[in-house]
Amino acid sequence: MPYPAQVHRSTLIEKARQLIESDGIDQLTLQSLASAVGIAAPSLYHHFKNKTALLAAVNTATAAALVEAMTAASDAVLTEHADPTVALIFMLRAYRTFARANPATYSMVFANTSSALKPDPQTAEALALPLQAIMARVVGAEKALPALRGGWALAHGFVMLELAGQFRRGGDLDAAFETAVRTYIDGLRLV
Amino acid sequence: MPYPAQVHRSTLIEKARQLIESDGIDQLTLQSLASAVGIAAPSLYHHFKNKTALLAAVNTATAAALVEAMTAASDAVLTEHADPTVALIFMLRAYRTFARANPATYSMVFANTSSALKPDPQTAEALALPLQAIMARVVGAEKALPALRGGWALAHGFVMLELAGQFRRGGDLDAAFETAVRTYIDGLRLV
DNA sequence: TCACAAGACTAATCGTATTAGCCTTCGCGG
DNA sequence: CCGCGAAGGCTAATACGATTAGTCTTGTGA
Repeated sequence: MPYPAQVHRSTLIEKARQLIESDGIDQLTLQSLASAVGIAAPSLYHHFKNKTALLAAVNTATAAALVEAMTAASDAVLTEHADPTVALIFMLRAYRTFARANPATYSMVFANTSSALKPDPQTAEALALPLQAIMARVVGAEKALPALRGGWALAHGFVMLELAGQFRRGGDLDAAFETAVRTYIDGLRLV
Repeated sequence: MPYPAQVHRSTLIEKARQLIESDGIDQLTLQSLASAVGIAAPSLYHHFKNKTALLAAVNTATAAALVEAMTAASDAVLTEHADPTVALIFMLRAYRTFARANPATYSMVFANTSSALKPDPQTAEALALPLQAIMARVVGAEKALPALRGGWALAHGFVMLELAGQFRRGGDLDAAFETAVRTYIDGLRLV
């Protein structure tokens, strides 16, 4: 059976993603991944240099999917005449929705352990672009960079704290997110 | 020599913290920690149930130190008549300073892998209190909870993205942080 | 047709967490 | 003053997961 590969790199990445989300990163062993796709663990080394490279590839895929989700949300709303702040809000909602749908892999992308796990630079770079494009429309190109950083920080921080269970005081987190985002946007408009 | 323990739990936690910051969490093995304090690896099981419990204890210590840093910053500024937004800004600066000084352990506290690694609930709870107290002064007790969440999210998100190297477009990150914080506070005042 | 690269397998190695079992010290009740 | 028992060390052994070595099979392209 060999030559026409039994599994492809993309299959492995996707299966790894699923296993991480369903069982947690600790449970993802090369053994468990390999048997999930019907091959032996050492065969994985034909597809990835090592486990770290596999995880980095998962992170790259996650980052790409996040960019995709944000872009789709914005495209669905943004037209020439639409208020760009509306598109910004939709994009940030999509961001949070993505993170909540993929908590384990989303968290991994921004985890700070070993640079070898980071998504490839180009994809990491692309993460900022959709948000920056909208920000440029909201506050103008000159102020877009700091505005982007604050907005991204707000969204990322909110979902990370939410996923980490740090918002234990209850209350409506959807509403809290909306409020936080609107508060920041209101602040942006003041200047 | 035994009975008067050669090492104490707090010594182990502190040494683990140092090793994590200096060499990275991947390099922290029970072996490396044990030999750093001059005992054998299995002896660590007299102090912690397992490695996970050790890391949870490190996270608890980190969280406590962060609370301490925030409280100190606020106390240094806050007097009856001082503008509470000034204290808020000082507190958030202290937050970021702490995270930058302890990047690896700070990141671990909020990492989302396995609930067994979380700091003990009481300490985790205490993380929010200093910020909430200030927020109550800034926006009133009723609105303090959502305001807190947004402000915390902003600070946490900013430092995580910064530590993860996601702000690769250069620029003055100190200034960007100040701007983001002020933008959010300005937004809070609008309501 | 046939050499060879890709991709799979099994067997073996190595590092790390964890367990088992043993030993020493010293605070305390008699 | 004696001796027990818990605390805290140690060494040896186990288990599991990553990784490497070496072998085998099969399409594909010359």
